[in-house]
Amino acid sequence: MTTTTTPTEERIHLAALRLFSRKGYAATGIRELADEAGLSPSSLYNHIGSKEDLLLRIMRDGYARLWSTAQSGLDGIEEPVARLARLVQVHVYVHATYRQECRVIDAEFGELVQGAREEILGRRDDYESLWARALVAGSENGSMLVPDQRVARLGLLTMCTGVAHWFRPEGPNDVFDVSLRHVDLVLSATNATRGRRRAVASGLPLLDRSWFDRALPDRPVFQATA
Amino acid sequence: MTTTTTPTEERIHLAALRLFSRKGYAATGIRELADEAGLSPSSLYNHIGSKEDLLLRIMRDGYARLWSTAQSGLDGIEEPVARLARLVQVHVYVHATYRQECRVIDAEFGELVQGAREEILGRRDDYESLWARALVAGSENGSMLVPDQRVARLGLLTMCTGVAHWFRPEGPNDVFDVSLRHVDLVLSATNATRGRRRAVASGLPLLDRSWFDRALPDRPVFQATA
DNA sequence: GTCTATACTCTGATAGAC
DNA sequence: GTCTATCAGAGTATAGAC
Repeated sequence: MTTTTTPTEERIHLAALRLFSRKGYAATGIRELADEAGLSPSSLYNHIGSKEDLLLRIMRDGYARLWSTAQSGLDGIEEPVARLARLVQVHVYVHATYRQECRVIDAEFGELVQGAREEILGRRDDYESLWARALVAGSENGSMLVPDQRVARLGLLTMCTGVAHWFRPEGPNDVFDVSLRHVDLVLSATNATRGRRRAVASGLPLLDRSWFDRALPDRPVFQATA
Repeated sequence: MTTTTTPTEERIHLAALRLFSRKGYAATGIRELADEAGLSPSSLYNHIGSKEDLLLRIMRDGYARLWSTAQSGLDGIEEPVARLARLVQVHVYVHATYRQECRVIDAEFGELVQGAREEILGRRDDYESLWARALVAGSENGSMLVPDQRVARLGLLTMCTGVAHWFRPEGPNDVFDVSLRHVDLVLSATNATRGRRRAVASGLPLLDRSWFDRALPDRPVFQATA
């Protein structure tokens, strides 16, 4: 997802992901970060502009991944219920797989400086409007029943984002499984129907396991325990 | 909720709530906190043991409020669907009303030191088991259809907790309204039924506006803009 | 209780040799 | 690219006068 990076840049990026997600951006020192990446504090600055830049990079990468995965996942699908279901799949799958990155994005938005905040806010709004459009289209053609679009969108997005906080790969559910469970939760919550029946995950044209293996080949191997 | 506090303690507490929720615990300095509370840094230490203590206090108060409000809100209600609905009402109402406090609890758990973490974790588990029991009871008597208890509980709790992050009193929905919307989202998501019909908020024995006015009289007046 | 002054450590970032 | 040495300021917390 990141545009060509050197091994050292990659190491720094991964170290930042570990520390920022575990201790928080503000609580992570430059010396600590350098140590985790196996460099001296000053060498760090040959690869990053500043701590702030590093955070912005992480957030940019995260939203780029989410955006491009969602776009290709929706490709060729017109039916609002199916589009919403695939958005949920992608969102949950990405949040469970890139937990550290997604938690940093979620928690440290407030640490961004002026210009950076606007940029990331724009990316977030672009992404969330995919959800908004699916909900509007589903309500308009009668395949969903959503009394309050705004509350539903915010609530359901939050639910799916939360996966990054509680999911553990060593837990009882695997990533794909959890994404399907969330599809069903969202379809029920929006009272989604297909034909005359209530829509369920098993009857929809969803993305399968191999699709995710192809779309997200560079999955992180390890993750923080905290 | 807090046990008898002096005006100065109260001012420090409120200043901490504002700053911790806006900038994060780690990013908030003692000098800044003292300034916001209208004291010198050293005077601060006549009222608090340390910055860590202050955080623990905030978390303790928050869970105590959530716990006691939920307990009295459930009083006399046996039906699992109604209990779940009331838990949602209380959770959302409290998270929308005491936004700063709830955001600090949510975001800064990792900043707690050893002993404190265990204490707060215990309080959280106690509280969440109220939700777990309602879901189990509803599934067992057939009034809810929840394929995966654990995922549903975590997902729905996260959705309701998220209200503290996006809710604004000046927005289109008022607090009570948002809580009812969430009751409907949760009832739909759990496929809750009453008799032969799907359960909806309007048909259940819920808590009304005046109940919340009585149960939570000491509402905070102002809230952070960030 | 309030304050000024300060201790000591750690912060992000840079200079300059190699 | 790597490093050691260092800067100026901010971190939490305390001493001690009032």
